[in-house]
Amino acid sequence: MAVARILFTLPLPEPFDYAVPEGMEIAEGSYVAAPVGPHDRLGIVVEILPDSAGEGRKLKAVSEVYPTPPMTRAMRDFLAFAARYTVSHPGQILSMALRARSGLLPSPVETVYEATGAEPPRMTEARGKVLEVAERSAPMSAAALAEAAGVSSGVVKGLAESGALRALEVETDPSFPAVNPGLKGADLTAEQAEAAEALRVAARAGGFQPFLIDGVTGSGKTEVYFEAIAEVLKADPAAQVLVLLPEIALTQAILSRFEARFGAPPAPWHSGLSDKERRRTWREVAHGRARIVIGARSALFLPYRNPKLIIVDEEHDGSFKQEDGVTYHARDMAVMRAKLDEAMVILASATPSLETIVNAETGRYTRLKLSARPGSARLPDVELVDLRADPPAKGMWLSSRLVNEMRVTFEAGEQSLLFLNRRGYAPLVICKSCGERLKTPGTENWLTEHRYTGRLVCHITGYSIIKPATCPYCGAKDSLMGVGPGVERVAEEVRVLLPDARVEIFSSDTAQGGEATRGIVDRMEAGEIDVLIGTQIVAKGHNFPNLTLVGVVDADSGMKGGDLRAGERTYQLLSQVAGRAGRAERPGRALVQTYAPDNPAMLALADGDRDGFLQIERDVRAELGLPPFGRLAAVILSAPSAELVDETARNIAALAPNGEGVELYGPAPAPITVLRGRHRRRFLVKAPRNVDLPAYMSAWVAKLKLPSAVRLSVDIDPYSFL
DNA sequence: AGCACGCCGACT
DNA sequence: GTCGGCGTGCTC
Repeated sequence: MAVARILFTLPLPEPFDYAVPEGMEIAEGSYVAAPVGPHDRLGIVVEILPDSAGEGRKLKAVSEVYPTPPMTRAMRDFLAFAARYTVSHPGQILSMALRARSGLLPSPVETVYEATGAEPPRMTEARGKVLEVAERSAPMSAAALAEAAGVSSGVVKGLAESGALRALEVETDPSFPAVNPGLKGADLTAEQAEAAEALRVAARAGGFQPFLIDGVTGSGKTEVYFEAIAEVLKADPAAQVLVLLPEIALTQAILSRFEARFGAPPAPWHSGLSDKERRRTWREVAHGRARIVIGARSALFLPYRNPKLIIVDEEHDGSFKQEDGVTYHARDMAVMRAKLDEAMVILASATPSLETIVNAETGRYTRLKLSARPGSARLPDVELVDLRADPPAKGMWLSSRLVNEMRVTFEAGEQSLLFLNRRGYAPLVICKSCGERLKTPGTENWLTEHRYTGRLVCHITGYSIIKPATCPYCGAKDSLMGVGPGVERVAEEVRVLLPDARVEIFSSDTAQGGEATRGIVDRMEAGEIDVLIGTQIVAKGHNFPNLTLVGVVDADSGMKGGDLRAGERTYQLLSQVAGRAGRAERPGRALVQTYAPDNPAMLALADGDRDGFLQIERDVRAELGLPPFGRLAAVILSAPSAELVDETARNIAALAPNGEGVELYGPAPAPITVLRGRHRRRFLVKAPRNVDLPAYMSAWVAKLKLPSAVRLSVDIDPYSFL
C-alpha cells in the first residue's frame, strides 16, 4: 500500500503519513480528509511515498479524497515559501488557502419547477395562480413558487404529479458566466496604446515578467491593463487572471467596468462575501473555471490552477499589508506567486511605493509610464499655505487664504472638498481644571470626542463612553474640553463661515456600509453638497466633476509618528486627494495648509515633482539602511501583565542569534502599548539586504520557550509600526 | 488546534 | 476526601 504524506490545516510539527487504501485515486496535491486523533481533518497530500515507506509501521488510512483537482505544484511551493517568509506555520498558511472548505464538494443541487404548458386534469383557483407565476418567471423551488402565488406548497406538489409542472435539478452555485476577451476595448491614446502593446507582447510570450504601470490619476491605467487581461485570456484558453485591489476599492463600479469590458462579471473575493458566494468562487477557482478573479489581498491565496497574470492595482496602498495573524504584504507575495507560476505580474499606481520605484529603476520591473490625462482634464495646481504666515484664528483651523478660495468656489456654483484625516470633533479631550488627558482605562490611548453622538471614543480599542459631566480624575464640573481638529469641528467652522453652503461630513462614522457611502457620493455628484469634509475615505476612487477646490486642512499630521514611510504615505495621500479636483473639464486647485512648507514632501507636492520627492526619500533610506536598501522585521510580545511581558522580553533578547550586520532594537513598548487587555513590547531587527531575515527570525523563535500566557508574533517587513 | 493526562487548591 | 484549575504532551 502506498503512503500519503499529508499537511493538515493544523499547527502540527510536520506532515503525517497515512496508508492509501486500495483503489483510492490520490495524487500529490490532492485535497483529503484523514484522522488526526479522534477526528477527520482536512489536509493536502504533499508527497506520495512508495509502499516500502509503510512497511513495519501501523499507519491510519486516508478517509476521503475530495473531488477537487489536486493543488498545483506551484501553489504548494508558494504556500511553503509564504510560511517560511512570514515565519509562520505551514498548516496556518494552508488554512488561508482552504478558507472556504465547503467549496471542496460539488455544488449543492435544489429542485425547481417550471411550467410544461400542459393543463392539469383538475383546475382550481390555487393551481391557476401557481401556473400563472410559473409561466412568467424563471424556474424556482416549490417553497418559493408557493410563496409567490400565495398558496401552500402542497399545490405545487400536486401540479408536479399531474404533469403541469416539471421538476428540474439545478446547482445552487453554478459556474460563472464565461468571460469574453474578444470584445472591443476603449479607444486608447497613443501613450496608452503603446503601453497596452508592450503588455500584449509580453502576454503572448508568457513567463514571469513584472511590470509597473506608473500613471498619474485619471491616466487610464485600468483600460491599459484590461488589454493585458484580454490578451492573456486569448493566448491560453485555460489561463486565469487575478486582479488585487484594496478592499475599499472593491465597489460595484469597478465590477461593472469589468463586466462591460469582458461581457460577464468577474468572480469576486473579499471579506464581505456570504458563505455561499465564498464557496462558489473558491470552487470555480480551484477547478480552473473562474477566469477573472477580482479580490482583496486574501484572494492571492486561492488555489488557481493556471494563473497567468496577476495585477496589483493601487500597489502602494497600505491595506495590502495584512497586519493580524499571518502578516504578509500581498504585493510582494503576488510577485513571488507570479514567479513560481511563471506568470506576468502588473503593479499599477499613480504614486508607486519606493520599493517598487527602486525595482523599476534597477530594471527588475519594466516601467510603463502614463503621463497625460485623456481629454481636457488636468492635474490640479497645488499651492502651499504657510500657516506660520497665515495662521487661522484661535480655535479655528482654516486659514484666510483657504476660506477665501472656498467662498469664491461656492459663489461660482462649484464644489469644495476639505480633507482632514481625523474622525470626530476633537482627537483629544483634556480637563481644564486638572489638565489630565482622558484615556482608555489601562492604556495610553487618547479618547476622541464625537459631538454628533455625544460620546468619547477610543479609535484603537473601540472603547467608548458617554461624555461625562464631571472630570473622572478631579471631579470638576463641565471642565472637559476637546483639543485639536476633527472633521466635525471643521464642519462647524465652515457652517459659520459659509452659512448658505450645504456642508456634509464623509467619514467612516457617517458612511457606514455601501448604501450610506453611495448616498453621499450621489448627493455630491448631483450637486446637492457644496462643501464635503472628509477623512481618507475621500481619497479613493470617487470622481466628482464639479469639484474644483481641494483643501488639505492639516498636511503635517501624517508626517508625525516616527514611521519610516510617513513622508511617503503623506505624499501619496495628498496627491490622491489633490487629484480629486478637476477630473472633468474644469480646472482644479488644491490648497495645502502646513506649518512646514520647507519639508521636501510638501515642496515636491507643490511642484508636482514626484520623482524629486522620491529621490530625497530614497537617499535617506539608503543612508540609514532601511527598506528597500535593508531589511526590517518586528517581534511583538504580548501578555496580560506588564511584569510578565517585560521579564519575557528581557529573556528572549538574550537569546537573539548573532548575525553579520544584524542590529536589534528593543524591547520597547509597542506603539499600541495595551491592546485588548494585553501589554505589548516590540523588538525591531534591522539587517543588510543580503541577510536571510526570515531564517534569522525563525532560528530565534525556535529557541524560545515562552510562558503560555505570552504570545509572540513576527512581522517581516513591518509597515505600520503599530 | 483539540484532547487527554496530571498535579495542586477550595468545597459538598 | 472530591471537582476542577490549566500546564504539558501527543496526534501518522
